Amino acid sequence: MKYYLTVPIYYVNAAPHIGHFYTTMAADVLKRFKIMQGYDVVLTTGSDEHGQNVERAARLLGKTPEEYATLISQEFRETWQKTGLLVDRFMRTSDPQHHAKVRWLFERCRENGYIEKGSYTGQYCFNCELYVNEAQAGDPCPDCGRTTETVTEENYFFKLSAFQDRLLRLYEEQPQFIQPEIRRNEVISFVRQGLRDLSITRTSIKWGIPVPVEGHHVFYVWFDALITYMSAVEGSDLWPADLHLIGKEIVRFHAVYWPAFLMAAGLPLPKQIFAHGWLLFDGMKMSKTRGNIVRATPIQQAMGIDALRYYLLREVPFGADGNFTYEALVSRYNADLANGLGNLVSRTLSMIQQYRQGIIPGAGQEPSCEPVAAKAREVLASYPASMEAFEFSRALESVWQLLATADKFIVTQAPWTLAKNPEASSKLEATLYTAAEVVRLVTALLYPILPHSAAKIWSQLGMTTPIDQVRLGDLAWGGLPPGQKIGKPEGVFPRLDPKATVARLLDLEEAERERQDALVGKKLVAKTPAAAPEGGDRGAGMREGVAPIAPEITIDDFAKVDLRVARVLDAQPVAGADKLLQLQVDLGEAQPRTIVAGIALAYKPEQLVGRKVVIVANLAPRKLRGLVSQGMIVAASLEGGQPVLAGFLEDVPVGARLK
RNA sequence: GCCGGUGUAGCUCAGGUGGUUAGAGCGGCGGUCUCAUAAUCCGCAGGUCGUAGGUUCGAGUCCUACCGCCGGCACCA
Repeated sequence: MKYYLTVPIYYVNAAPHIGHFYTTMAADVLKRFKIMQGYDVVLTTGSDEHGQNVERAARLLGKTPEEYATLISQEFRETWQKTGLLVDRFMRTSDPQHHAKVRWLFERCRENGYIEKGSYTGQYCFNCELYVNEAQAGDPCPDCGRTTETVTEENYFFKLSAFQDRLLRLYEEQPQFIQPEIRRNEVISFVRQGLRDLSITRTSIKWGIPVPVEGHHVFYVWFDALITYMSAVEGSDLWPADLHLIGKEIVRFHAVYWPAFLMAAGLPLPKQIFAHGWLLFDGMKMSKTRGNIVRATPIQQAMGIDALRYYLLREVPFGADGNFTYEALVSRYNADLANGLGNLVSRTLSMIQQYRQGIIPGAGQEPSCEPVAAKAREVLASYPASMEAFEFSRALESVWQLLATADKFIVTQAPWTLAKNPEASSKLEATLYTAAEVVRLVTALLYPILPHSAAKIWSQLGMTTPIDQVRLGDLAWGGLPPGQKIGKPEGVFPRLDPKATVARLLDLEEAERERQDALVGKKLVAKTPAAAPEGGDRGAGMREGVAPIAPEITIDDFAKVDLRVARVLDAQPVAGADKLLQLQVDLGEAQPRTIVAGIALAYKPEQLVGRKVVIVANLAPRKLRGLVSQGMIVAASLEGGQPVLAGFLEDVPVGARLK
């Protein structure tokens, strides 16, 4: 039976980091688990290479988009290989086979009447390659906060609006289609609010897949990217996918757009979409500008990749956001892997070596061993159920309960005492067998999560069948063959010094970051700044994370803007809006003005009263939440759109004009 | 503002359909064995289960309101 699962294709705008690893590793775990259940599993990923950001990043490096994309794409592929993830197919969006598939799907949707040509005039964010329907001229992009540009384009539109009912029915009839539940609820409420048709082509971009017949149109990144899930397995009967494993930030594309595209083309839908949460670093979102991104490979160097796999799946309930810290990583490693699993293996094998010359004894009939067997049977049943439900954390917990049971058992039996008494020989043997059998079962169960360490333990136990050929259905208590000679015991998880290891991890991370920076050119590690629409390469001169300078204007243009010093007389929250404050400001006019500003998240009303601010005094009035705003307050816009009000170091009179 | 989620020991979290003294792991403290990776094992930690009401013989466990945090939507410089 086939099982086809995917992780996203990753955008070549950034080098691989732990976030990419998290998703892909989880898929690798599921793959190995499904294989143990007897499925023929295929796992795909790839690289998302099109779009203006890539075009620009390449130009800055003096490379063609193809060359640049190849470089990063290669980096991803090498990362998966280095970290031992079993990716079967890696599809690049620049692959001709993929191009053909995208055009084919487009044509099918069009033949079925779900695509038509239309024109759009409105705001466009060049950075996100996104149309912002509600925005007005000069408004910022809702995603990145950068200023949108007014554009007019003739584009192809996908009739997403036609699929509202069908999508809702899908979510209704197949509750498992989007998981976890919280994401499902979000998607449903989003679709219930009504769907707008979706522009799926762009004329402002060259680096993309050309639309059939139309030389100057290319496909919108998401129409392009999602289809890799099909093109990656072209020529096989793997479609539809059994699972798309994704991060929660791209739920909408997968749970709304993608099924709609497929419905339009009359194709089968994926069986399930599972969105996991984010990895935070010390409670903060990882971001390139903060410089707090963590990579997987340095951790692999310091403590082995299995340690990271274990930590991520044990510490963070899959689906929820979780926190990553180096301290917790090392602490988990020592407590669970070294003291727990590693030590049980070590003491068990060592006793078999000392007391029975490395030969696994017979199980015998010993009532005191029965509770251990019972616990093992229990875990044998609960573990797969947890894995099926994406509850990795719970699955691991149950295995560790069995480990604890075994440790307790050994102490109770005290084999070292039994060994001194020849009459206790059969009890000793039963004890050793029971311990070894726990090790065997635990190792097999843990193989999907700790593949490399499990393989080592497996061979130390003297098992002859390769561990990747073990099937869950064959696992049962008592399956360890007596008489088997164990291999050489070697520490699988040597204990680590917490402080020294964290320091080492930080050093290795630093080195890896430098290597990646060198690879792509330092400036490009940051999300590439938005381009000025006509002003050429103004983005090129900006430092990391800094938006590019807008197109040139004349002094006359500037003179049109009347900036004034004003004093805030009063500030009130606006009912029904999180971000708005209603301000009364004195510009030196006869009457105070009302200004509605979206700064409520950054400033409390009482912080503002009495403060001098800068106002755009001649901006056309605009209605916001029913209130007329007579002007705009000037603020620096930080990452995430957070505003910081402009002010003066010296005292300035109200009404003064800024020139 | 609407919708969803969440708030339980220092930390990470369990606690279907309400019922004896609220649990686990980690960390911390004390003790123990010696097969083992200064590991294991045993004991201890006395937490108003966010707050305030309510339903009930009885509520982390159901209801209402409020507060905090997270997310989606609306909205936005």
